[in-house]
Amino acid sequence: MKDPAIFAVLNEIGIIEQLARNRFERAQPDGLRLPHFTVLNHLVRLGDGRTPGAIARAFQVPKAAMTNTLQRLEERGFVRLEPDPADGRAKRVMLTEAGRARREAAVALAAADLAPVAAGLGLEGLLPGLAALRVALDKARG
Amino acid sequence: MKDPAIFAVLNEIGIIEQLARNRFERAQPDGLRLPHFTVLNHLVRLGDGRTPGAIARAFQVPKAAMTNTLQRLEERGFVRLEPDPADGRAKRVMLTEAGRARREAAVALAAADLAPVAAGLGLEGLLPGLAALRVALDKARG
DNA sequence: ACAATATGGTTCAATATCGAACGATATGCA
DNA sequence: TGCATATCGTTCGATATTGAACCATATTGT
Repeated sequence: MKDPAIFAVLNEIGIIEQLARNRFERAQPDGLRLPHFTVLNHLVRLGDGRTPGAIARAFQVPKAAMTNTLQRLEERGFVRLEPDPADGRAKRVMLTEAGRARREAAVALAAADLAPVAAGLGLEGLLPGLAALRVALDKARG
Repeated sequence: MKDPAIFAVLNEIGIIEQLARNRFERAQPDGLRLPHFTVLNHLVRLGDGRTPGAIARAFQVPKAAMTNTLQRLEERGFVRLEPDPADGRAKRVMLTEAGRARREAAVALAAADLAPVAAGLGLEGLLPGLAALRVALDKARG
């Protein structure tokens, strides 16, 4: 009685995510956590000025968790929270120069740590399939 | 300035893991969490009678977290913790029939939920590459 | 205009997770 | 044997994460 392919794939992905998260966090000198980095990364890649709620939805994470993460990022000076001029309820998350620099540093540290491990595995070949799965899962959440 | 391939791959994997975890946990009727399931799955696939520490190391998770997870599984009657006859410090984690049944049910529920999403994506093709990455990461942890 | 409802973000209590310290038992070595 | 050290699992305090309740502001419908 064999489990379906999706199961085997997600099992591997779960293990890889766990190992990669540990490796990433250990590679950071100042206790920067993966959630913090992912938010910085998101802002760098897709642009800042987004609302906390929009970021929370993008990562499928509760609003309360994003409130916490953004407070930590603000304490560290990596983002600023400004009031939304158009909507009195909302805020806008602005990336600071320090935040952008910290994201680049994190990428460099993680890449230096992971590059030897990933060398010669032909990972580019995985990207289309992974992207297709990600899109399918993303589309399926109602 | 492009990030290396390993980065893009791990980014996709992180998103997929997040979406899949949410989907998995929402599909379970009794609040069974992914950590609980992964332990049950581990015991079913590799055999029970292991020590808590060995399981914690296998998942690269602190011992304290495993203590908690195993206590929850024991409360639910899915595992039993027996003293190790050969080592007075150690315990052995035994899978109960209810635990084995719950694992099968979880697989069935998750598969039913995920199969439509994953249909026609050719996921089998991803398995060798993912396994290679998992092995490389696993080997690289000191 | 105004009441009903929806939305954005925070606060709150409960639970999970983490690293460190701890008591108990094993092992290594003089 | 006896003492130092290592290992096993738990407990502890600090932090993260969650869903629910909450306040403030927007939007909708009449």
